[in-house]
Amino acid sequence: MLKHGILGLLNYGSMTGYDITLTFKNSLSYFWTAQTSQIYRELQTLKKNGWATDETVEQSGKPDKKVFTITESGRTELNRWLTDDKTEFAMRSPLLMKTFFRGERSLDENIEYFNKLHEDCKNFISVMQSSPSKIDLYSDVIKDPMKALYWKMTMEYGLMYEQMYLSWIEKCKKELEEIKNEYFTD
Amino acid sequence: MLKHGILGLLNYGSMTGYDITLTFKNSLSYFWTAQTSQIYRELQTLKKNGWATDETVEQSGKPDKKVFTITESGRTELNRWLTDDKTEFAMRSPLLMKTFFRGERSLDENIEYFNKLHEDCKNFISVMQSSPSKIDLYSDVIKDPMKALYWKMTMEYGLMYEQMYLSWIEKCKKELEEIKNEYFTD
DNA sequence: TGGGTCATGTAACCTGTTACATGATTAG
DNA sequence: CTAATCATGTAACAGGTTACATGACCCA
Repeated sequence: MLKHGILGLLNYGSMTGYDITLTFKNSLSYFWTAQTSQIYRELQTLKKNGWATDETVEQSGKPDKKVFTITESGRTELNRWLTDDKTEFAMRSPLLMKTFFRGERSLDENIEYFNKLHEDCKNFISVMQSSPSKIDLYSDVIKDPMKALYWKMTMEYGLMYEQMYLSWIEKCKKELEEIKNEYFTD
Repeated sequence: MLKHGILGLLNYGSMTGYDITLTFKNSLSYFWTAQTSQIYRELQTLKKNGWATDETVEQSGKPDKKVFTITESGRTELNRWLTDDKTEFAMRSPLLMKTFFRGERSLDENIEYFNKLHEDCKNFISVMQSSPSKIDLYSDVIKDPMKALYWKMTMEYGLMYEQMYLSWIEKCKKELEEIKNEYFTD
């Protein structure tokens, strides 16, 4: 999956591992994370598979850089992946896992738990929205407005997801608070 | 993470690897997946860490089974994990990754892509909702209504997530269809 | 007699995380 | 002079996926 993400970015233009790391943070990070170590490793795999080539470029006043370029075979692979129509809805949420087992802890502690989630979620949203149009930063990379459209769609997803998450947290919080009040008024 | 999920299930009562596999599918699968191979491997790790013990039980007409039981040290670990308050919102979505790069393909192909997603998503939802009260199946396992509450919360999350996903797909579909119509009426 | 359920895993591989390691330039 | 940015990675480990393997019972 990460392989294809990197391949997709290289398809917009040749990049170094460092460029990819930054671009990743500004675009794909809405729905995927990757450490630099992983990006450099995957770049080696792309090279080994013949999906990309690299070229060392000397720079004055900066360390040398290794620029990766997608090959024809890499483009073929990117399109093979895009048209392969298996739909994967499965997800993994560490937070939900914890919530599932919250019954082990006290009601008060769990109200506190959701309060903290609420705070953290609002922070997460404001960080995500702080740079309102990162797409514009890459307008030179993505010239085709039709390509930017799909980027915007994934950002839209991110927004909807965060809103949903926040209202779920609020709902849970309210539910626990009502239970607490019932105990006191009985 | 999976370790702690298994530990949480064992905390409801002693189980075999097979029991855990089934219970997993009926409960944690809303937000986590695991292969049997992984479950058996993690059980060995729990044992190695002293978080669970196992006992072989003979059965008539069925193969022997290995029943795992949580230890005191396992309960301590479960609670350590539950009260450890790092919040992890990061997610990974293979589907979003593909959507991001859809600009490579034609408009018509992408309308088809979202049509298929729409179908698949509706199917996924109906499968998820087909067994409306799996919790009842486990009422003997989870006697405490306060514990079932958190289970219900994660199910509620699943529902909200799926609804959100569906409306995102519909929104994207509509957007592409409008673009297509504009091209034809120009 | 053939498929489903019960019940256990191993081996190889791929992917992700954490920690470490280096070193130059530039802006405050 | 010190922190940030540019730029590259390696090593070890943890976690997840895929494929394979076995075997008995039960029901149609």
